[in-house]
Amino acid sequence: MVRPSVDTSVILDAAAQLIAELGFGGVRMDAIAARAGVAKGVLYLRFATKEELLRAVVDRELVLASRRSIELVEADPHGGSFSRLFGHAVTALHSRPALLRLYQEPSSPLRGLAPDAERVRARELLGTEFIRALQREGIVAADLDADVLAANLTLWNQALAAQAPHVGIDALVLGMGDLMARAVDTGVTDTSAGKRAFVAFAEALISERERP
Amino acid sequence: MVRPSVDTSVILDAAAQLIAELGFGGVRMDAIAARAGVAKGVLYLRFATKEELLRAVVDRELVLASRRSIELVEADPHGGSFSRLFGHAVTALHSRPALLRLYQEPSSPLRGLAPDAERVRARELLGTEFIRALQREGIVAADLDADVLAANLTLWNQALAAQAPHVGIDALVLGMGDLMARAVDTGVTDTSAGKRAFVAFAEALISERERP
DNA sequence: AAATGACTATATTTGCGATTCTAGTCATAT
DNA sequence: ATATGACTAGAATCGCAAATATAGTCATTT
Repeated sequence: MVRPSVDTSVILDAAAQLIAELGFGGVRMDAIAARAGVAKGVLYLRFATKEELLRAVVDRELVLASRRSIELVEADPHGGSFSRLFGHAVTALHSRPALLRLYQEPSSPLRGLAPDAERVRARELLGTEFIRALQREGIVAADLDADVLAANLTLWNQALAAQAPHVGIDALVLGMGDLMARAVDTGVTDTSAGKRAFVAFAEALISERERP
Repeated sequence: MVRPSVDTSVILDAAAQLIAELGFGGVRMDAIAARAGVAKGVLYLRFATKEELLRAVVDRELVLASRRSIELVEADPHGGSFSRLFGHAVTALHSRPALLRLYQEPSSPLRGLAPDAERVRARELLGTEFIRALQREGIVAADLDADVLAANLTLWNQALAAQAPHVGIDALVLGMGDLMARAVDTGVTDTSAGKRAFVAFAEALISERERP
């Protein structure tokens, strides 16, 4: 038996690059193979279909973004406040350009991958639950409606991811974080509970998406 | 000389209805005439082209929305605070369904009407100026970056107008208004300066768009 | 003068065969 | 056992002519 010499991650790297450049609708299997420096046949030794490959890319990008968000939160002394958690999560998402493409395509042939209304709604419900948890910890102002806050932030996040605004994305994220700091953060000094809740949340997402 | 018996506003009403129902791309001159209960020829006695007619509709809808926003602000005892001004302006915009279509169409044949990047940017600059004015009046927290705040609110507003979210629009507007109340409003009790500034702003827009 | 609606010229859509592209295969090579 | 890349089948796109839809006109009517 000969050990496989082509690492799967080389393929996923190449695919993620091309998705970032061309969008999900524009990636070709030939191009992925060429970018990865392997023959097209290898792709089909690792993945049954194109869709499966792209799904693996999305999963891995989500994992990488989640890991990044954990890093950012852990490194920030006030990382457990809602405004910081929010800002770090958005920043982490934007650190993976391939993921942004999910928001930017008008619902291409690759239907299964784009976040349809249902998935967006599901994610929003997660957001609502997370906000409620932070309210129980005293991290988020208790008198805010978690549903509405989650829906509004989802709306804003989608709009941000979908376009390239003239004002820098970083400035927009910082500005929104500032609003959250004023409107949502409670005054509590110890936000370690928020950090813990967030890390647990992100790790759950990671283990759910990670390949076995 | 016979006085014209067909009032132009009947035509504009019919057109606005149809735009709300079908979008700008879906309106036909025949349909407008039928809905207005007049012959198609009348449309061309009042407007040189279809585009001119649609432009007149947009102008009038903007005027009506502006008038409505003034009403809402005037009727509200705290109407001069930023959070209320913001909420009332958004509510007034959403009271004219034809206007929302401007945000919902993927840039149809009627190019001239859709708010292209340039117009959106121009409107945003107006927003920035208005926020700065409110800051000078002590109505808006002075340490907020007006540029970034305006850009973020424009982003949110576009996203809200572009889709029909499952959470009621009213709830989203109220929720965002609440965030603004916490994050942007200063504590000042007398917000009449804000009211005045807003009304002047809206009236300028009205006289700019109103037919002579 | 004002309004009508049948009419026309033009733009848009449709149908469809020819052409091009690309996901997926597999005989061959390492 | 892995990897290769020429090859194929089917999908997507293109070109274009026929069919349809619609903005705008104008002779006629009120």
